[in-house]
Amino acid sequence: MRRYNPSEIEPKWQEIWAKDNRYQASDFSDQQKFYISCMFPYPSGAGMHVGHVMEHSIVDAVARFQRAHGKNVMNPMGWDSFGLPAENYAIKTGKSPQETTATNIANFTNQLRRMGASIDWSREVNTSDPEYYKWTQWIFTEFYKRGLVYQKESLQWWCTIDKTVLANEQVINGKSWRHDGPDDPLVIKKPMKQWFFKITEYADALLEEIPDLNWPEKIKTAQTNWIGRSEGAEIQFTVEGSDDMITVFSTRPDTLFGATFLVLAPEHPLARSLAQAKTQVAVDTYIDEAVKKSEIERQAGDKEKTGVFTGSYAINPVNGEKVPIWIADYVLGGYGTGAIMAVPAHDERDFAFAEKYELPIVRVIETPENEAGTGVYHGEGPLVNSGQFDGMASSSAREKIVAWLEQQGLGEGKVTYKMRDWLISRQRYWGAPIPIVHVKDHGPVVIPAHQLPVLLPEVEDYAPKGDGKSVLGAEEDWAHIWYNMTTGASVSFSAGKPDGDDWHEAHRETDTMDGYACSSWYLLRYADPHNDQQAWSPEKATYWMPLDMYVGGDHAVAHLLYVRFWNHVFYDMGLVPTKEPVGRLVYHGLIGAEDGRKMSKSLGNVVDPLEVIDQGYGADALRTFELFLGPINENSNWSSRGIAGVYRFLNRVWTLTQEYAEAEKTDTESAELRALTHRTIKKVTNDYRRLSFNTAIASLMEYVNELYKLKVDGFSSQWQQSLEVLVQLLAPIAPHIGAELWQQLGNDTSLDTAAWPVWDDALLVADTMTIIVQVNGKLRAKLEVATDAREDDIKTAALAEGNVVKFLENKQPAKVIYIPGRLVNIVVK
RNA sequence: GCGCGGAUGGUGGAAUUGGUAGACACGAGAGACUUAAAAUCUCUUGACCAUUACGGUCGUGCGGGUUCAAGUCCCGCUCUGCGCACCA
Repeated sequence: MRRYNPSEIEPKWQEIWAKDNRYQASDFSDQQKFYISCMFPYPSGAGMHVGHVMEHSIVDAVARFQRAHGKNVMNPMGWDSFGLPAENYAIKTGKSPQETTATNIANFTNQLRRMGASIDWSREVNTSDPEYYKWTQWIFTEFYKRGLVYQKESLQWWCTIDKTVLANEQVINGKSWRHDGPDDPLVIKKPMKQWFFKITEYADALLEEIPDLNWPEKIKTAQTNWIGRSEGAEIQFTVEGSDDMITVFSTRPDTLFGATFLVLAPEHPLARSLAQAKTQVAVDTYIDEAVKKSEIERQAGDKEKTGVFTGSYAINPVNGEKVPIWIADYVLGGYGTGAIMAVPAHDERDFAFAEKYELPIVRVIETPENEAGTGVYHGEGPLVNSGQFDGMASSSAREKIVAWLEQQGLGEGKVTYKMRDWLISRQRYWGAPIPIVHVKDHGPVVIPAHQLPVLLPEVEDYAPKGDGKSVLGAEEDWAHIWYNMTTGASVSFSAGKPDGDDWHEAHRETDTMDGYACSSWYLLRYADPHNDQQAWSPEKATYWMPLDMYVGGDHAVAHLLYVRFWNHVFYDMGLVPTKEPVGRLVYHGLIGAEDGRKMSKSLGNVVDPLEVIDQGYGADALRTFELFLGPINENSNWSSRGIAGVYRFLNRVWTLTQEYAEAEKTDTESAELRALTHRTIKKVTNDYRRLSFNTAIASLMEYVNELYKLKVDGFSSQWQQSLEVLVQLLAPIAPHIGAELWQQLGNDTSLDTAAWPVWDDALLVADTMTIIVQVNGKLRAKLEVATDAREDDIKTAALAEGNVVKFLENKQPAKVIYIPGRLVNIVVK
């Protein structure tokens, strides 16, 4: 008898699958399409650990399950390869990101192949490949033409030692990641010109589609909160003794009479100029300090509010009251108008501020008795101290006061969003260059499509030069050019001005695009990965999109909002069939290390999947184990012991099949085995459908345990089908042993083309059924009755059971409840 | 603080619509095979009381409730994971 040896059969089948390009999806096939993808990985130097394997196990199980149902399955793979780690590694070692990325991709590819993943490798995409980022740049130019890209001054983290811009993730506790010692200075905010995508223009459109998405509620709520739509009003306050106006945003214009002071964010344009001679120094100091502080510092800690009085006053438009204007960093510069009217009686934050600085508090909404004494009431109620609006319910006063303001030209109804526009400029080398040239005397010009890609030049030194630009700024030959305004052509400045009037001196944009830009459209590129005329053909996108299943465990908001945003724009451009790119989103939990902590290189608790495979367990056991750990949407921990259990199970499957092959078969029928087989098909198929892999595996284990018991009766003619079913049901999770045993059972054609087994409900019904007998809801006996037994007979039998009689204690049952096929409950009082 | 989950044996977990709580597995214990070990196979394994039983009592984070029947539904808590976090 051959022994189960994964290290022999797994490479064999992996080679067969690779050789005949078995898992290539065909465009426009008549079969129903099924497009599934994981969130493509960043190919890090560390490779995949066993935590990542779960995601691919899910995707592959679903892909194989759908293929067995006759679907035209596309299961592609790609690399989100632009990013900071490769660049940091280059700064440290001098090895080019191009080189390390290629090495890492080769490593990931090998890991996936050795897992037996049924990937269509012909569709592989790589965001740092010019053939790919050419189209990322093209999309930028299209967005630019549609007015969805703009440039604005924005504050950036700036390291005063290295004289360079820092990304958010490089700022640690307010200091540069390279200078975070106790004596090192804090990073500062420096205003720089940055490029933005106008995602706020799609805020409502994105919000509108959320309820209809077949996504986890958790993610839907997170996105809704992130977009953070709030309805309110902008209200104008005149500054006393000046022409300046301060516009505030409030969701509670009904509390306008209670606005006893104004607060401006330190970043507000009028903040400094409102200071009077006496307050100028204090105001300037406060603003300087506030701007210097990191967001973390401003938000963390005890949240003790600080602020400074400007010395100026504004006029409350509704009652003409003079209210002081303050500056405080609890008001955010980037939200609303960067200024608020403070209503301390009805807002906790304003209340805390008013208490600290002894500012007046005026109650304008009647507080219900049960809320009295708590200080701040932010609920609804009738208005008081509000002139002509007294007595009116706050909700209707809201509309009335806005109408009055609009009539007076002092304000208007307004919707605001928490979501800001998407800042995409990165002062980094390893990203897609922004396809813009800054032409002398003309300003920024977008490069025409036929001149793309703007190639990322190879450089010698990856360390930033301290000019606030990426290292591309130092590439004089690349950045400083003569640019032809008609054709979009360019030549290096040092080559001298070409003939003709259209040539202008220009500098290339040296910032690169946020990596999230590159990952916002790769799902479309999979549909048409080798197109050199278009980013993708709309026909192919129409066939494949939307994605049927998107599997990931990260990026609740950022990436998942950006793909939606881009796809909405593509829809408006007529390039995709639906507004939403992702039909069903499957969000899985993460696998931690055996010690319960996060698996990470620095903690030294990373488990390499190849190591597990090479220990002799094989890829099938690894995959099976990870799916057996628990429900996929919950977190779990790796267990080096647990894998032995599923290996034992696969071994039992193998051994059983070998024994069958070598044994004498009998001609007898076996209704019992047939019923068991059909029950298992139904259970496992339904479990696959609801992605309940752990219970599917448990059912298969149960099935095998039963088969072991039944084999002592010899191998009847039913066994061939029962074993084929076992192999087929197991194959999506453990494809190598599946393919091997399928062949050994005498099948000449591939398991990949075999139809999924179908159960027959008529064969599920056994001759007898077990009826639970309860007395007052407690289990007292079990009855084995014929399936077609009559209700009355079952009740009579139940009442006659010895144990039941004992518990009835000679009393008459008040009620006998029968739940068909399940139980009898006898109620006694 | 707000939002969304979760809490079931020594452990991971099962119970899909309110209907046998603990499937399946890990670990542990016992036995078979073996010179021995590993591997494999078989049995036991929620706690407690009994062992005369296909026996009883308790038991799904805590306190109440609805129901013939609650892990599941309702009300009020505790703990915990995650996301957002001064968004006016």
